[in-house]
Amino acid sequence: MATNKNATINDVAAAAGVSRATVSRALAGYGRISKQTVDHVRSVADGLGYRPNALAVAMRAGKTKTIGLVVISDFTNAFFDRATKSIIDRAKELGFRVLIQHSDEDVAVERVAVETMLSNQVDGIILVPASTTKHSHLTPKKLGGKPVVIIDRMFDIQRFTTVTTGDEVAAKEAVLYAGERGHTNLGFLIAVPGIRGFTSTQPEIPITSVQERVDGFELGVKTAKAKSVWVYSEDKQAIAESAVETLLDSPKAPTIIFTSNNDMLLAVLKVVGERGLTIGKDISVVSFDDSPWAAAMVPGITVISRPVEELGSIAVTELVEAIEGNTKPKEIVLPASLVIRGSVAKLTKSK
Amino acid sequence: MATNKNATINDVAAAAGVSRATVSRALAGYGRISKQTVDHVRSVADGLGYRPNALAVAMRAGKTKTIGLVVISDFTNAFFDRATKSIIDRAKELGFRVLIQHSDEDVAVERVAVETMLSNQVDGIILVPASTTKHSHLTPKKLGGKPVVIIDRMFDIQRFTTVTTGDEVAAKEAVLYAGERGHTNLGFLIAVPGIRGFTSTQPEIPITSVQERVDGFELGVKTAKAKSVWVYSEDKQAIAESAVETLLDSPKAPTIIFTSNNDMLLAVLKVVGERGLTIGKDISVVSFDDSPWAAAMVPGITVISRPVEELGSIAVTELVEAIEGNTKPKEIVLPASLVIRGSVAKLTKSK
DNA sequence: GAGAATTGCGAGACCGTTCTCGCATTCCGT
DNA sequence: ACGGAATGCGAGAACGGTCTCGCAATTCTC
Repeated sequence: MATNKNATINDVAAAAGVSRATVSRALAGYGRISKQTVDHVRSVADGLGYRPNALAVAMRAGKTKTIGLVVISDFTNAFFDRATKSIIDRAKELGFRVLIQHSDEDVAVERVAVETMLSNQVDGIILVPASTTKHSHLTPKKLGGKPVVIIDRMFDIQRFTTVTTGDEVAAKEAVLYAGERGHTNLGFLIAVPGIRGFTSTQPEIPITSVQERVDGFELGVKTAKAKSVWVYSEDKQAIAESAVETLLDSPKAPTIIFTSNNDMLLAVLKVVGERGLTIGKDISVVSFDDSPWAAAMVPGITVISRPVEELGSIAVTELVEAIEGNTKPKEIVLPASLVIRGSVAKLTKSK
Repeated sequence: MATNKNATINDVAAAAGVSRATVSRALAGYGRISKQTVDHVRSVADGLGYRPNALAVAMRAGKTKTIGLVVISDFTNAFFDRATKSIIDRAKELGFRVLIQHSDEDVAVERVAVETMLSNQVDGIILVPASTTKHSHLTPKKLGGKPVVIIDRMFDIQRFTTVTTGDEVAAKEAVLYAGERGHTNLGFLIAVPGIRGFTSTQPEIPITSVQERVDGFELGVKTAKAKSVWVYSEDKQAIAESAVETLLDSPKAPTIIFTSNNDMLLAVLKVVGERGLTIGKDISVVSFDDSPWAAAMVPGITVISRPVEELGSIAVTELVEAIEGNTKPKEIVLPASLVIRGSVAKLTKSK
């Protein structure tokens, strides 16, 4: 005749012959209470399999020990999977749970995701903004004073703590490295969300992190006094592949291709492979973001690696700090670094 | 002088000059209420940016519209990232939120994860069990009658609805395909959680899905009357690589290697590449689980692809059905299929 | 041994909703 | 014009906890 509902504090109180208040004291271990009562209540509670209702606790306490995470993309993206994992783990360490929603790069979806989180009374939010300029749903009033930490990208306002990586510096470094290896004709494949197809004239880039990469690449090109070809592509495998084709077929064909993310890298690998070219010999590649498969390939892909786990972990730490005390917004920039493997050929003067 | 807290129903009631009950009726649209009052309350509520407290609603209603997801692994695993994404998306469609916890293949962690979910009053749980035999934390009593759907693996009890893939059939099919292509010396690299290092004698396999794959492979070997070499490895890159070395160096060196998951495939790629062998020519490979990079490589890797998104989506659908009505446990098996690319060489008799 | 201090515990308010019940008021029919 | 039905709304309980307050019983102090 086991009941199908979990025991409540009232059940425990009744079974132990004490009041709710006493049960609460016994289990939470505060206030004035005798040791015997504590033991007694504990054993009764265990017997009933009592577990406090987190909802009721949260309501009373006015906080849920939950943080909301709004990411733009699915986990198939090599950045967000790692970030999500590290955020969940760090949150767990600090006694917080994580509620996840995807915005799919759409501000409207992001808006309702944020509202869902707020209505679920999250104590704070970690957000990868879908847009640099649209943030009317993130006014202090709408947020009810709940803190927000922005990761990966930035806003054009500085109301929130941001945690990003120094992509510009690293992008430049990568280009200079290619220069040292003798490359003077450089190709760039940049993924730009929101555009259709691909183009060689620079479109509006709605994401600061991508803009940073472009800036860094350009800086490198200028410093190295190299020639460059650029293609900006929609973030879709088939289209990116066509973009790579045009890059390879351009008059001043590049000896190396820099890609702004992993998906673009895959497009390069595909096309280059189909043409029978060998990476690190016939053609060179450098990509943003490391991944297990980029490391396992032979030759390994030289990548600009961002400290993703650290980024996620710091974001949580900062958010929890903001939840618990009052802190001012900070701008935290983590260094990205070039991981040299074998995908950049050393060119002799001959070519 | 904006308040820093979100407006409650009391604030709306006061501002609109009506009772809480009337606000609730107006906003939820039930009961007897005049149209004017509805409009009035609505506009007042909008003005205050009122959003119902989901916690309070859940407490009152006795359900949270939240499902718990306990997966064993991080998202870097090619299966779980896709499964998680599809689960979140399907849940959203059905009006549910998702709370995620990782068990890291550890039953003790799984136990507390489940308890956390229950204490957060999730309406149901989707679980990838860390063990086939340990489920004492999943008795109907402990679950408080909350439904559970098991995915990817199975238990040795049939109390829950399970959604898995037919790995045995697909594994056999893959081996037979290799046979058709002329392979008679087959190598197998199986990842077994819980063991240390690697071994060529079959250890205890605690996971039904892995066991199924092994069974399917064995069946194929028997049917094709082929020779086979087996290595069972800890799920760690470096160790898997050593395992591949021994596989390649074994007396009856295989012309093809079957791997039980993506991580093992990476180890094969690494070692094979370092030895200067070409996939699909000098050595062949078939792996479980498809991934973007397996498809983008040249040659593409022939894989046994599981309908992961469908699996996640069905799991949610079944769970929600169980939450809303009473349903009996089912066993749902989705077919896995061989995706033929270019990683299996066609062997002539000569070799 | 009497008053003060301490101890142990219960009563009840409160968090933000929903929903039942019942009370006015208006509407209708005859 | 009067009784009953319909309409619109408010009072208050309930969900499951926490926590303050106060009261009774015990212990301490001199």
